[in-house]
Amino acid sequence: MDERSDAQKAAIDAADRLFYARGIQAVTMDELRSETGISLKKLYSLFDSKKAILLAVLDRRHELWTSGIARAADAVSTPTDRLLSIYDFLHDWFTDGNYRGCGFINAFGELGATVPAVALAAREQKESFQRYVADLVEQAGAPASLAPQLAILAEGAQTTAAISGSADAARSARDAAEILIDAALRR
Amino acid sequence: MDERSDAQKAAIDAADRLFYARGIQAVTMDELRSETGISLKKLYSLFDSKKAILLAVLDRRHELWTSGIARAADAVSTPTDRLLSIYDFLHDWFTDGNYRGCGFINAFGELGATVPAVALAAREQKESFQRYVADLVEQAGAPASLAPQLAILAEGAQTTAAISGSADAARSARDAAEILIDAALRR
DNA sequence: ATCGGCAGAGAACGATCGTTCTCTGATCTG
DNA sequence: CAGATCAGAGAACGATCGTTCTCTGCCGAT
Repeated sequence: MDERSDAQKAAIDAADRLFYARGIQAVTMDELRSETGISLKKLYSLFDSKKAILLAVLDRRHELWTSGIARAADAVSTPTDRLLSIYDFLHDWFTDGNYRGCGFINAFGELGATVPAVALAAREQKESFQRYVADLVEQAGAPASLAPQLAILAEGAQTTAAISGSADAARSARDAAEILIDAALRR
Repeated sequence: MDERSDAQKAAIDAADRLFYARGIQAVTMDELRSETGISLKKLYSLFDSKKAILLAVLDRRHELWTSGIARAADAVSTPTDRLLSIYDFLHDWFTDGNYRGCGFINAFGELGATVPAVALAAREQKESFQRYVADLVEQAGAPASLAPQLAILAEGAQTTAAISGSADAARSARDAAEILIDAALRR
């Protein structure tokens, strides 16, 4: 039951693309207007402010991440494979051509200190991911200490891939995760 | 043989503190003036532009990172311990109270897409770190594939600590690194 | 002592950007 | 058909910020 109108969704979509590709403050409202074909007056009737658009973008990014991870997990059957599918999902993302790091980390770095809601959104996204990993780790029967390690590998792969411009980090992270899971289960 | 004047160093110092704490575009030249006590005219005689100040800040951050990592490594004696000392260094950094993520990643997210020199500086810093890790891995007699895994753990710990606001990630990363190193040497 | 140049302080400029306002035209109502 | 309400487009406003300019006073040289 999404309360958002089609125009809102289109605006959020375009804003996400622009903010992510170039940074938030680098995108003007006028650009968002010309990109969407929605007039400024209409944009401001759909959202209170540019900040409100950004928060909607982050919400949507959170949903897309969650559903993407879940879809990758659905392709396999054991908790261990589901954990490893995270890095396959990351690999696909890194190679899609427009990858420029984790949108939450980018937003946090740019605005987290001046806009508390941005810092909060980033924290919530990361915590939600950590819970997801922790659940799978528990299902796999591995000690809880494995979960933050696997999450850190995923975070590190994202920033490494962003700055190096290569998707290799996803494979390295996956290999490392496999070793850590093995060691944890062997204990 | 540093070519920089004391005034330049003071300006870079203050700019680093402000940029890092609040984001680059959130800091005005006027604020930098009042923070340093250096007039705008003088600032613009010391640096061509705000961008030039930022690049000098990133340079200095690179030096500080390199020397900090080296100092931590000097406290121990084996290549393996030197590798692990990276995460101890990170832990100290995370707990210093003003930690807000990797300055290069923050700058990359905010300005990497619009200022190519910023993207370049970030890439160089990360590559330099990867080389450092790779050298130690080789000295430890472990396979080369271990190096990117350890680097990814360090990157992931930095972003995780930034957003969670806790230094725990450093310990998790260290534990994971220990397991990966052990496994690599056992092979 | 006077003149010339230099440096500092901050006022001013020009551009930009988020947000609001005005004007126009269309649609709906009675 | 007349009048009123609404939405769209983009001009305009007000604030901000990087950068430059002007003015003032100081210092050294003659």
